[in-house]
Amino acid sequence: MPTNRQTSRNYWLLKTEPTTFSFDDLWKAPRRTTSWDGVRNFQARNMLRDQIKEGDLAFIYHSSTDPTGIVGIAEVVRSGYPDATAFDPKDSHYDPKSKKDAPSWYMVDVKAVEKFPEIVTLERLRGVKGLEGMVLLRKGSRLSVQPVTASEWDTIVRAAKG
DNA sequence: GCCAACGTTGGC
DNA sequence: GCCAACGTTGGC
Repeated sequence: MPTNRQTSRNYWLLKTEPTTFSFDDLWKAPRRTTSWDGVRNFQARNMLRDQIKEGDLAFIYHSSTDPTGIVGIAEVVRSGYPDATAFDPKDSHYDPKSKKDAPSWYMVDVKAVEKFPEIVTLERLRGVKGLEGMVLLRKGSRLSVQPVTASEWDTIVRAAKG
């Protein structure tokens, strides 16, 4: 019997540059879990703060590497809360405008769930039927946090395993 | 509120 | 390293 959380589960795509933080880094982290911090884009912030919930699943996408693509799946294990790196003057993501009583930026916690047998490259995704409307594939798409539809999710998981 | 200038992202 | 596309900033 599905719980409410399962029936309302949403899907996302989280971008990262593997030279900064890779899926393998996440896999090796304590409890395979880390905070997904440092996002400094308002649209992405709104999703982290308001929409991404514990129990949701996310593709982890490697950008600025060769090849680029989706490398695995993570589960959201904590919904949005203030991004601590914004408060730390020594952090590269420090933002003096973000106050603890009125945070500008948010993060979630994610846990590695599954690494794909091989990367599902951007080039390959462009050729998969059913993904024509995917945010990632739109021209000029730069969002580091993106919604993924249930249909897109299933299609990509099938492609990854097929 | 417009929009030019600037900085960043990210595929290639 | 190039550069198109996009987001943000700030002068007016």
